[in-house]
Amino acid sequence: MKRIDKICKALGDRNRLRIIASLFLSKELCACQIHEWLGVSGATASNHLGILANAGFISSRKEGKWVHYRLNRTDPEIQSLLKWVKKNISNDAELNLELDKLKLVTDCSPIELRIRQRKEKSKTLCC
Amino acid sequence: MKRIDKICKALGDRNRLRIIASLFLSKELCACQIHEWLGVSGATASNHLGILANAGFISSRKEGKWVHYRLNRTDPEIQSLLKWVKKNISNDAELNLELDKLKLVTDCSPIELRIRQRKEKSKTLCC
DNA sequence: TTTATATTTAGTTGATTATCTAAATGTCAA
DNA sequence: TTGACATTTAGATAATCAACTAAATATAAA
Repeated sequence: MKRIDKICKALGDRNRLRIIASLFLSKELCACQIHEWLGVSGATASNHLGILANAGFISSRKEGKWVHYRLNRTDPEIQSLLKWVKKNISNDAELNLELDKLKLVTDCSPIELRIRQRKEKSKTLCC
Repeated sequence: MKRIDKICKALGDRNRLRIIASLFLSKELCACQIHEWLGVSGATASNHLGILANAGFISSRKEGKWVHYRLNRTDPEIQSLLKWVKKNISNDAELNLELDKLKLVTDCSPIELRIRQRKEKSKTLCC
Protein backbone atom coordinates (compact mmCIF):
# COMPACT_ATOMS: atom_id res chain seq x y z
CA MET A 1 0.00 0.00 0.00
CA LYS A 2 1.23 3.49 -0.86
CA ARG A 3 2.32 5.71 1.97
CA ILE A 4 -0.43 8.26 1.41
CA ASP A 5 -3.04 5.50 1.46
CA LYS A 6 -1.67 4.14 4.71
CA ILE A 7 -1.76 7.58 6.27
CA CYS A 8 -5.29 8.38 5.11
CA LYS A 9 -6.68 4.98 5.99
CA ALA A 10 -5.10 5.15 9.44
CA LEU A 11 -7.13 8.29 10.11
CA GLY A 12 -10.33 6.73 8.85
CA ASP A 13 -11.35 4.99 12.04
CA ARG A 14 -12.89 6.66 15.05
CA ASN A 15 -10.97 4.61 17.62
CA ARG A 16 -7.70 5.55 16.00
CA LEU A 17 -8.70 9.21 16.02
CA ARG A 18 -9.48 8.75 19.72
CA ILE A 19 -6.01 7.32 20.31
CA ILE A 20 -4.42 10.31 18.60
CA ALA A 21 -6.62 12.64 20.63
CA SER A 22 -5.60 10.93 23.87
CA LEU A 23 -1.93 11.33 22.98
CA PHE A 24 -2.41 15.06 22.46
CA LEU A 25 -3.55 15.22 26.06
CA SER A 26 -1.19 12.77 27.69
CA LYS A 27 2.06 12.82 25.76
CA GLU A 28 2.75 9.19 26.56
CA LEU A 29 0.40 6.30 27.28
CA CYS A 30 1.02 2.60 27.65
CA ALA A 31 -0.96 0.11 25.61
CA CYS A 32 -2.96 -1.00 28.63
CA GLN A 33 -4.09 2.52 29.40
CA ILE A 34 -5.24 3.01 25.83
CA HIS A 35 -6.96 -0.35 25.89
CA GLU A 36 -8.83 0.61 29.06
CA TRP A 37 -9.83 4.02 27.89
CA LEU A 38 -10.94 2.93 24.42
CA GLY A 39 -13.03 0.18 25.94
CA VAL A 40 -11.87 -2.49 23.52
CA SER A 41 -9.85 -5.65 24.04
CA GLY A 42 -6.08 -5.42 24.43
CA ALA A 43 -5.66 -7.17 21.11
CA THR A 44 -7.85 -4.67 19.31
CA ALA A 45 -6.03 -1.75 20.90
CA SER A 46 -2.71 -3.27 19.94
CA ASN A 47 -3.90 -3.66 16.38
CA HIS A 48 -4.95 -0.01 16.12
CA LEU A 49 -1.65 1.07 17.62
CA GLY A 50 0.15 -1.02 15.04
CA ILE A 51 -1.74 0.62 12.20
CA LEU A 52 -1.01 4.12 13.53
CA ALA A 53 2.66 3.25 14.03
CA ASN A 54 2.91 1.76 10.56
CA ALA A 55 1.50 4.95 9.06
CA GLY A 56 4.01 6.98 11.05
CA PHE A 57 1.65 8.70 13.47
CA ILE A 58 3.07 7.23 16.67
CA SER A 59 6.23 5.66 18.01
CA SER A 60 6.76 3.32 20.91
CA ARG A 61 9.22 2.80 23.72
CA LYS A 62 9.46 -0.47 25.58
CA GLU A 63 10.02 -0.45 29.32
CA GLY A 64 9.88 -3.87 30.85
CA LYS A 65 6.44 -5.31 30.44
CA TRP A 66 5.03 -2.04 29.24
CA VAL A 67 5.08 -0.43 25.82
CA HIS A 68 4.63 3.32 25.89
CA TYR A 69 3.27 5.14 22.88
CA ARG A 70 3.58 8.78 21.91
CA LEU A 71 2.92 10.91 18.85
CA ASN A 72 5.71 10.90 16.33
CA ARG A 73 7.13 14.41 16.07
CA THR A 74 9.80 13.79 13.42
CA ASP A 75 7.95 13.67 10.10
CA PRO A 76 6.84 17.15 9.00
CA GLU A 77 3.99 15.84 6.83
CA ILE A 78 2.61 13.78 9.68
CA GLN A 79 3.13 16.78 11.89
CA SER A 80 0.97 19.01 9.73
CA LEU A 81 -1.78 16.40 9.59
CA LEU A 82 -1.68 16.04 13.36
CA LYS A 83 -2.06 19.76 13.64
CA TRP A 84 -5.17 19.55 11.48
CA VAL A 85 -6.58 16.74 13.59
CA LYS A 86 -5.90 18.60 16.81
CA LYS A 87 -7.73 21.63 15.53
CA ASN A 88 -10.67 19.70 14.21
CA ILE A 89 -11.34 17.40 17.13
CA SER A 90 -11.95 20.43 19.27
CA ASN A 91 -15.42 20.69 17.69
CA ASP A 92 -16.23 17.11 18.58
CA ALA A 93 -18.18 17.45 21.82
CA GLU A 94 -18.59 13.74 22.39
CA LEU A 95 -14.89 13.09 22.04
CA ASN A 96 -14.06 15.87 24.45
CA LEU A 97 -16.35 14.38 27.04
CA GLU A 98 -14.59 11.07 26.66
CA LEU A 99 -11.24 12.75 26.96
CA ASP A 100 -12.25 14.03 30.37
CA LYS A 101 -12.40 10.44 31.53
CA LEU A 102 -8.91 9.84 30.27
CA LYS A 103 -7.63 11.38 33.49
CA LEU A 104 -9.11 8.49 35.43
CA VAL A 105 -6.72 6.22 33.60
CA THR A 106 -3.69 8.48 33.64
CA ASP A 107 -3.71 9.87 37.14
CA CYS A 108 -2.23 6.63 38.32
CA SER A 109 0.60 4.46 37.04
CA PRO A 110 -0.15 1.41 34.89
CA ILE A 111 0.57 -0.77 37.91
CA GLU A 112 -1.92 1.04 40.09
CA LEU A 113 -4.40 0.89 37.25
CA ARG A 114 -4.13 -2.88 37.27
CA ILE A 115 -4.64 -3.09 41.03
CA ARG A 116 -7.81 -1.08 40.75
CA GLN A 117 -8.95 -3.17 37.86
CA ARG A 118 -8.61 -6.35 39.83
CA LYS A 119 -10.81 -4.88 42.56
CA GLU A 120 -13.54 -3.86 40.16
CA LYS A 121 -13.25 -6.94 38.01
CA SER A 122 -16.89 -7.32 37.05
CA LYS A 123 -17.88 -3.67 36.71
CA THR A 124 -17.39 -1.55 33.61
CA LEU A 125 -14.33 0.13 34.93
CA CYS A 126 -12.17 3.02 34.15
CA CYS A 127 -9.59 3.03 36.93
CA MET B 1 -21.46 10.19 11.68
CA LYS B 2 -19.38 13.07 13.03
CA ARG B 3 -18.03 15.57 10.56
CA ILE B 4 -14.40 14.71 11.26
CA ASP B 5 -15.13 11.02 10.70
CA LYS B 6 -16.81 11.75 7.40
CA ILE B 7 -13.87 13.83 6.27
CA CYS B 8 -11.26 11.28 7.30
CA LYS B 9 -13.15 8.31 5.90
CA ALA B 10 -13.70 10.12 2.61
CA LEU B 11 -9.93 10.36 2.22
CA GLY B 12 -9.43 6.71 3.08
CA ASP B 13 -10.03 5.29 -0.36
CA ARG B 14 -7.58 5.33 -3.23
CA ASN B 15 -10.18 6.04 -5.91
CA ARG B 16 -11.42 9.05 -3.97
CA LEU B 17 -7.86 10.31 -3.60
CA ARG B 18 -7.53 9.86 -7.37
CA ILE B 19 -10.67 11.94 -7.92
CA ILE B 20 -9.28 14.73 -5.76
CA ALA B 21 -5.97 14.52 -7.60
CA SER B 22 -7.72 14.77 -10.95
CA LEU B 23 -9.60 17.87 -9.82
CA PHE B 24 -6.34 19.54 -8.85
CA LEU B 25 -5.28 19.14 -12.47
CA SER B 26 -8.54 19.87 -14.24
CA LYS B 27 -10.51 22.30 -12.13
CA GLU B 28 -13.80 20.88 -13.36
CA LEU B 29 -14.73 17.42 -14.59
CA CYS B 30 -18.07 15.87 -15.37
CA ALA B 31 -19.08 12.58 -13.80
CA CYS B 32 -18.60 10.68 -17.04
CA GLN B 33 -15.02 11.88 -17.41
CA ILE B 34 -14.22 10.79 -13.90
CA HIS B 35 -15.95 7.49 -14.47
CA GLU B 36 -13.86 6.89 -17.59
CA TRP B 37 -10.59 7.88 -16.07
CA LEU B 38 -11.07 5.92 -12.84
CA GLY B 39 -11.97 2.84 -14.81
CA VAL B 40 -15.01 1.98 -12.69
CA SER B 41 -18.70 1.89 -13.51
CA GLY B 42 -20.65 5.12 -13.62
CA ALA B 43 -22.58 4.05 -10.55
CA THR B 44 -19.39 3.50 -8.58
CA ALA B 45 -17.96 6.83 -9.66
CA SER B 46 -21.21 8.54 -8.72
CA ASN B 47 -21.07 6.91 -5.31
CA HIS B 48 -17.52 8.11 -4.65
CA LEU B 49 -18.45 11.60 -5.81
CA GLY B 50 -21.38 11.56 -3.40
CA ILE B 51 -19.15 10.61 -0.49
CA LEU B 52 -16.64 13.34 -1.33
CA ALA B 53 -19.42 15.90 -1.71
CA ASN B 54 -21.03 14.83 1.56
CA ALA B 55 -17.71 15.31 3.35
CA GLY B 56 -17.37 18.76 1.82
CA PHE B 57 -14.45 18.12 -0.53
CA ILE B 58 -16.26 18.82 -3.79
CA SER B 59 -19.27 20.65 -5.13
CA SER B 60 -21.27 20.11 -8.27
CA ARG B 61 -22.91 22.15 -10.98
CA LYS B 62 -25.57 20.73 -13.22
CA GLU B 63 -25.60 21.65 -16.88
CA GLY B 64 -28.20 19.78 -18.84
CA LYS B 65 -27.43 16.11 -18.81
CA TRP B 66 -24.03 16.66 -17.31
CA VAL B 67 -23.00 17.22 -13.74
CA HIS B 68 -19.70 18.98 -13.33
CA TYR B 69 -17.64 18.56 -10.19
CA ARG B 70 -14.93 20.75 -8.74
CA LEU B 71 -13.02 21.06 -5.50
CA ASN B 72 -14.83 23.03 -2.85
CA ARG B 73 -12.83 26.13 -2.02
CA THR B 74 -15.06 27.62 0.67
CA ASP B 75 -14.32 25.64 3.85
CA PRO B 76 -10.92 26.59 5.31
CA GLU B 77 -10.47 23.26 7.11
CA ILE B 78 -11.15 21.32 3.94
CA GLN B 79 -8.88 23.73 2.17
CA SER B 80 -5.96 22.98 4.45
CA LEU B 81 -6.48 19.25 4.09
CA LEU B 82 -6.59 19.58 0.31
CA LYS B 83 -3.33 21.45 0.48
CA TRP B 84 -1.83 18.54 2.39
CA VAL B 85 -3.16 16.04 -0.12
CA LYS B 86 -1.83 18.06 -3.05
CA LYS B 87 1.62 18.16 -1.53
CA ASN B 88 1.68 14.49 -0.62
CA ILE B 89 0.38 12.97 -3.84
CA SER B 90 3.36 14.47 -5.63
CA ASN B 91 5.45 11.59 -4.23
CA ASP B 92 3.08 9.01 -5.61
CA ALA B 93 4.71 8.01 -8.87
CA GLU B 94 1.96 5.63 -9.93
CA LEU B 95 -0.73 8.22 -9.44
CA ASN B 96 1.23 10.77 -11.42
CA LEU B 97 1.52 8.37 -14.32
CA GLU B 98 -2.21 7.87 -14.24
CA LEU B 99 -2.77 11.60 -14.13
CA ASP B 100 -0.90 11.93 -17.42
CA LYS B 101 -3.65 9.89 -19.01
CA LEU B 102 -6.25 12.24 -17.63
CA LYS B 103 -5.50 14.55 -20.56
CA LEU B 104 -6.86 11.92 -22.92
CA VAL B 105 -10.22 12.35 -21.26
CA THR B 106 -10.16 16.10 -20.81
CA ASP B 107 -8.76 17.31 -24.12
CA CYS B 108 -12.19 16.80 -25.61
CA SER B 109 -15.69 17.69 -24.45
CA PRO B 110 -17.87 15.08 -22.76
CA ILE B 111 -19.84 14.77 -25.96
CA GLU B 112 -16.75 14.06 -28.05
CA LEU B 113 -15.63 11.62 -25.41
CA ARG B 114 -18.86 9.68 -25.87
CA ILE B 115 -18.48 9.61 -29.64
CA ARG B 116 -15.01 8.15 -29.33
CA GLN B 117 -16.26 5.65 -26.80
CA ARG B 118 -18.91 4.36 -29.15
CA LYS B 119 -16.24 3.78 -31.78
CA GLU B 120 -14.01 1.82 -29.41
CA LYS B 121 -16.85 0.02 -27.69
CA SER B 122 -15.08 -3.29 -27.04
CA LYS B 123 -11.58 -2.01 -26.27
CA THR B 124 -10.42 -0.83 -22.85
CA LEU B 125 -10.69 2.77 -23.75
CA CYS B 126 -9.59 6.06 -22.47
CA CYS B 127 -10.82 8.50 -25.07
C1' DT C 1 10.93 -21.97 38.73
C1' DT C 2 6.31 -20.89 38.66
C1' DT C 3 2.86 -17.55 38.25
C1' DA C 4 0.97 -13.28 36.82
C1' DT C 5 0.73 -9.79 33.60
C1' DA C 6 1.53 -6.82 29.17
C1' DT C 7 1.64 -7.16 24.53
C1' DT C 8 1.37 -9.12 20.05
C1' DT C 9 -0.04 -12.57 16.68
C1' DA C 10 -3.39 -15.97 14.70
C1' DG C 11 -7.65 -17.20 13.53
C1' DT C 12 -12.66 -16.31 13.45
C1' DT C 13 -16.82 -13.65 12.96
C1' DG C 14 -19.86 -9.84 11.91
C1' DA C 15 -20.20 -5.32 9.95
C1' DT C 16 -18.90 -2.16 6.61
C1' DT C 17 -17.86 -0.93 2.14
C1' DA C 18 -16.48 -0.88 -2.84
C1' DT C 19 -18.04 -2.71 -6.71
C1' DC C 20 -21.24 -4.39 -10.08
C1' DT C 21 -25.85 -4.69 -12.78
C1' DA C 22 -30.42 -3.19 -13.26
C1' DA C 23 -33.81 0.10 -12.71
C1' DA C 24 -35.32 4.92 -12.02
C1' DT C 25 -34.91 9.79 -13.14
C1' DG C 26 -33.97 13.66 -15.85
C1' DT C 27 -32.48 15.93 -20.15
C1' DC C 28 -31.60 16.51 -24.92
C1' DA C 29 -32.26 15.57 -29.84
C1' DA C 30 -34.36 13.37 -33.78
C1' DT D 1 -43.14 11.71 -28.72
C1' DT D 2 -39.61 8.49 -28.84
C1' DG D 3 -35.00 7.21 -28.26
C1' DA D 4 -30.43 8.01 -26.51
C1' DC D 5 -27.70 9.14 -22.90
C1' DA D 6 -25.88 11.10 -18.08
C1' DT D 7 -26.58 10.38 -13.60
C1' DT D 8 -28.31 8.49 -9.41
C1' DT D 9 -30.56 4.98 -6.65
C1' DA D 10 -31.52 0.13 -5.35
C1' DG D 11 -30.17 -4.23 -4.59
C1' DA D 12 -26.70 -7.96 -4.67
C1' DT D 13 -22.05 -9.69 -3.98
C1' DA D 14 -17.32 -9.98 -2.70
C1' DA D 15 -13.58 -7.93 -0.29
C1' DT D 16 -11.98 -5.41 3.55
C1' DC D 17 -11.77 -4.45 8.21
C1' DA D 18 -12.72 -4.02 13.25
C1' DA D 19 -13.74 -6.73 16.84
C1' DC D 20 -13.36 -10.81 19.66
C1' DT D 21 -11.02 -15.13 21.88
C1' DA D 22 -7.18 -18.00 22.23
C1' DA D 23 -2.48 -18.78 21.81
C1' DA D 24 2.31 -17.13 21.67
C1' DT D 25 5.96 -14.21 23.49
C1' DA D 26 8.24 -11.55 26.86
C1' DT D 27 9.00 -9.68 31.34
C1' DA D 28 8.56 -9.20 36.29
C1' DA D 29 7.52 -10.86 40.77
C1' DA D 30 6.58 -14.49 44.17
